[in-house]
Amino acid sequence: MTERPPDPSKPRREQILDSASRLFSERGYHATSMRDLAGELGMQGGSLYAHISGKEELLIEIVNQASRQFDGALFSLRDTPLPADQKLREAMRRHIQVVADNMESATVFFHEWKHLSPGAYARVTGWRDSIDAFYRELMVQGMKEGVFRADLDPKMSAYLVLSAVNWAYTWYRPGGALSSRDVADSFADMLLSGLRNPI
Amino acid sequence: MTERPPDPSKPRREQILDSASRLFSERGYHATSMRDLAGELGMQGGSLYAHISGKEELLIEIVNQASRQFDGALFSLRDTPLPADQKLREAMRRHIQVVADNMESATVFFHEWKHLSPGAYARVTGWRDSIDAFYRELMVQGMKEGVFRADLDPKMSAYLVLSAVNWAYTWYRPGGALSSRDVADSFADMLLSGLRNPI
DNA sequence: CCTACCGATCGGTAGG
DNA sequence: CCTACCGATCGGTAGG
Repeated sequence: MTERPPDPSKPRREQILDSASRLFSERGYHATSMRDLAGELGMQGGSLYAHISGKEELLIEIVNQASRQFDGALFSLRDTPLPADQKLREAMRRHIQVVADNMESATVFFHEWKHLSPGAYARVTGWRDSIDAFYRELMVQGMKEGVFRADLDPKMSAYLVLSAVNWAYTWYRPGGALSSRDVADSFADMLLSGLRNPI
Repeated sequence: MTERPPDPSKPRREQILDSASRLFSERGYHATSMRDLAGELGMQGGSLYAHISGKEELLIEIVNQASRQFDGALFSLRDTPLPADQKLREAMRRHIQVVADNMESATVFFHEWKHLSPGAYARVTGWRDSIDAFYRELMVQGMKEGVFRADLDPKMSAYLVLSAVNWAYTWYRPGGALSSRDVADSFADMLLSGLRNPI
């Protein structure tokens, strides 16, 4: 699809990971051959193995990088003394920013993690659970504070928020009219206040 | 993952499509070999080609079936004389029901449509645009009626609704405690009224 | 629907 | 980082 030469200021290994993110996100992990990847970098297929141990290492690295980005963005918020509605807005801003700034690895993360071998697979499901837990606890906090409706189901409201922030990887276009913050604030406004006219 | 023998009451071709939906959704299109698929049906790899013309035909068929299900569920609502909030709730019920009743083909639809060849690819993007348009028009209708807030952005509110109903393919478990209608009503309640405590 | 096979391509390695 | 190669597997076909 998009031509994009490797960034010459980066170490070879990072160039490989960048190209792999792009190809895996566009074509999928299994539909990308090591020769395709090498071709992007002006190498022969076998030469890649001077820098990496194998194809799956690339997938693991991309998925782990994405996980760490989400972790880093969200978990520092856990103990921040903000009212739950403001904390939710801030979490959504950060979450969508990670997606928007890493569209390719986010796409790989959401689509290809099932192809990981058992160890890496288990780490991803554990990570997913911890993100779920973060949003559920946030909902519970808000209900206790009286900021959120008392009749909410924390599980369902967390799913709703996660749907909004995660699904962005399918439609958001970096460099377009909307910044990731615009998107997050728009979604947060609608989620907090509702679509229905209160009048 | 899950063992599941073919349904002997169905024609062979439908058995093949059922097994393909399951394997493509679990392992991905490119990671599923025709021999894997044949093995599920107790056949040899080459025998599949007595029933189908090729691997891509299976993907096209699965994706088209999913598209038709969404179309059939939603477009009859277009000219139904319901207030926009009720229409939105009903659209979400139907949309999530299609996802819930077709988890496997919905997963294939969302993950593998990029691997279609140009003709089928273009049909899918066209279909996606028409679903987007459906929800945007619904939002505009509701704003005109005064049922929805006047300051909404139809595009963003349509994305928010689509996020909720589509993302369900990643977490919903048919046969669990929640029916697809429970999910849709819970999401519709939260989206219409908001998470924030109005008191 | 099976057997036997086709050319192409896969991920990865040896040796330089 | 290249050349040359490995065994394995791919989607698909011919002939029965």
